[in-house]
Amino acid sequence: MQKTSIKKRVTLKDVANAVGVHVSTVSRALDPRTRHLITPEVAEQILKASERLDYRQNAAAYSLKTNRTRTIGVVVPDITNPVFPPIIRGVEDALASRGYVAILGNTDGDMRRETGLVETFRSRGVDGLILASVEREDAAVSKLAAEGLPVITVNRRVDDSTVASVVNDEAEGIRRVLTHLVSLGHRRVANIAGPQSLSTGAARYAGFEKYRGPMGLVDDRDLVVFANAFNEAEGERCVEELLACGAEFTAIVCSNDRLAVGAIAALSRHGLRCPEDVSVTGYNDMPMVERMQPPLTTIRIQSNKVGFEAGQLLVKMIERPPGEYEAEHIVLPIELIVRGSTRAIRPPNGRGRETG
Amino acid sequence: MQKTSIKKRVTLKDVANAVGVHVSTVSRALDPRTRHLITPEVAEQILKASERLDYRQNAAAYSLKTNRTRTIGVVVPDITNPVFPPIIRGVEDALASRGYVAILGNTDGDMRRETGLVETFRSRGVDGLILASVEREDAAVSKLAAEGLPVITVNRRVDDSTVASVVNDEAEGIRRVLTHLVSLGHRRVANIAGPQSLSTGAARYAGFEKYRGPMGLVDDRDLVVFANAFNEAEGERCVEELLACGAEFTAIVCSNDRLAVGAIAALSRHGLRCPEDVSVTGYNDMPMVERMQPPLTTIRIQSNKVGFEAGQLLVKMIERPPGEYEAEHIVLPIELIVRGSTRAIRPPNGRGRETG
DNA sequence: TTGTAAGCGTTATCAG
DNA sequence: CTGATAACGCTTACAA
Repeated sequence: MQKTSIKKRVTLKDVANAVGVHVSTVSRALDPRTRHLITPEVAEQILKASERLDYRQNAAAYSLKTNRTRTIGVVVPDITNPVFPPIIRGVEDALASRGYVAILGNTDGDMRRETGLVETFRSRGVDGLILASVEREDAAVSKLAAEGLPVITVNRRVDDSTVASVVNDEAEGIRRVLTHLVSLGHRRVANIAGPQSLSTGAARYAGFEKYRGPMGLVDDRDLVVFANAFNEAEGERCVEELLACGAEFTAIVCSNDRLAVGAIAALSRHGLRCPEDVSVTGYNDMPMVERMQPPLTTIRIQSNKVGFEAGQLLVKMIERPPGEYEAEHIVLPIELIVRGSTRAIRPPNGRGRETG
Repeated sequence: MQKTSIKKRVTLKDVANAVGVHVSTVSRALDPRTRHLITPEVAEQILKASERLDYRQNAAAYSLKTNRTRTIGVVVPDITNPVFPPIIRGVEDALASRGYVAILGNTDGDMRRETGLVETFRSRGVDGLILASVEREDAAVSKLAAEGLPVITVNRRVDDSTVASVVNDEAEGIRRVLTHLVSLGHRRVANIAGPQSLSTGAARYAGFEKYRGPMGLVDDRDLVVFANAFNEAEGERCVEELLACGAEFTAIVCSNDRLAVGAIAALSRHGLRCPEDVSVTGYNDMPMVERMQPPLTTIRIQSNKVGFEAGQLLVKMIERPPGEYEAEHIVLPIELIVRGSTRAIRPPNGRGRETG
């Protein structure tokens, strides 16, 4: 004859009453770290009773008392951008096994919204923060870290190296792309660089500048153009700009896949086929780019792992005795994925090969 | 000379001391719903002080006292599946403006993990739940709803109509697809149906069965094959099966885009081109399918709106005085997007046109 | 080994 | 209109 309709939640007190001990005993028995303080048989009984009564700790009370929420805030520009879900998934997988959960927020690239979200999350007492939305200059974030709140940036980093990060090996990615293109005979390689306010855009562009000389690529100002955002529309615009300058190139290295998608579309509008007339490369290997026409040659990043490592590291930071530790910076290896959007340049039609 | 390093959080008491009133007065002044109880000037002072001291409510204390967390749990099969991010985004947009946040969990289609997540979320005292992971038979979910916890299923629904839902007009989607195909002259139309344990798979299949007769399509058993999951691999397997039976068809209606992607790949392996030899349609219009070769004809669902409506409705349910209300069921309209994967059947090579 | 009691920051009830 | 006070459920010295 028990009421099943409006069930009040079972508390420690209920369990204590059921067993005939004090709440504090129950509390100790239920926490693995303090269980040893209790007589094994009593502990056993308590465990059983709490199971039977379906006791679940009240997270609010726990938080109020301990000042810990086992919740972390995750801020991304836009969860709808295919780059982020795998990262978020990785974070959640790492957190779940440790009893943490993530609350999520989108900034749409607006730094004011980032600030607002961080506020909201702090008000909710998150134990730490994972930020995929940071720009290179981000005083607010440095301050958070300085205040002792565990913070990690993923995919991107801030210039200030006091805030921990998990990122991809951007320079190596660009080096691989260039090596590949060079091996196909390309010498006039253009670059659609990403926003320089983001570490990804800056690092990839830096890689391009660093390697193109040594690899024997033509070093022409006109071959580089900067996108204002990592999206298809900017990819298109940049190709227009490249073409408008009259720059000559046989390949375009794009700072990410979405720019590449836009670039290919724009080329095609101008009657330039990919890869017959110009090879194009992307970066990230986001879902579906292998099904595009042509399938995109790109750099595969370990998105899931980026998130997972960040989640793990963050928990480590949270549970480490407070105080001084060096901010860790994890750099994950990448992989070159060769597909149909790159191919050897057409057989030299008379001008012969380069010097040397 | 203020310490900026280890700042303790400012509480109601701090504000009260600063202004020289009691905490309860501050509490009242800060809550818009009770602000009218206190003298305007005092309220003014309190607002100012709380601003100046950067007071933020302690969410844990609020929750402990009120039994409300302003947090809702969102459960999806896999955030990495492109169908879900827009829905989640919609949910978050609806919640954010109302001061709620979402915590997220992935089940990978495993019902036991769904149960586990719901447990975790309840333990954290979520005010409500949005589930994108439900199967048609889901006793656990019905029970939640019966216990009075606000629950909404999105994209899918459970058979038990006591749990609220926001879904797409599946039958209409299939009807549009079939109308389109018929207008192109197709009569032998196959169907790769989705899992029948999911409302989406079942409703789309039901639509196919309902309309194919009236529309004059050939009504052949062999033209229907069931996928065990909504993914590319199953799409491929189903085409193999279709081909193995020797079924003849000029078009395939797939229960979602991923099945269609797999189907096109498998057809191509058998030397059948899409759309020249067989037209293929998808469902969902997920990102990038317009860039595929061929671009996919599909049904566009209002993913973002599905999430937004669900978020809104859930908050309404949460804030409604507890008790009896009918579970709402919202059905959103869809849109047919015609692209390159469908075309008119080849000019009749002798057999002439159908009767009539 | 277990019980006692204080207190985390709020809101709500009840006086004044 | 405002203040005092209790209570939400839990953890943790401290006492026994």
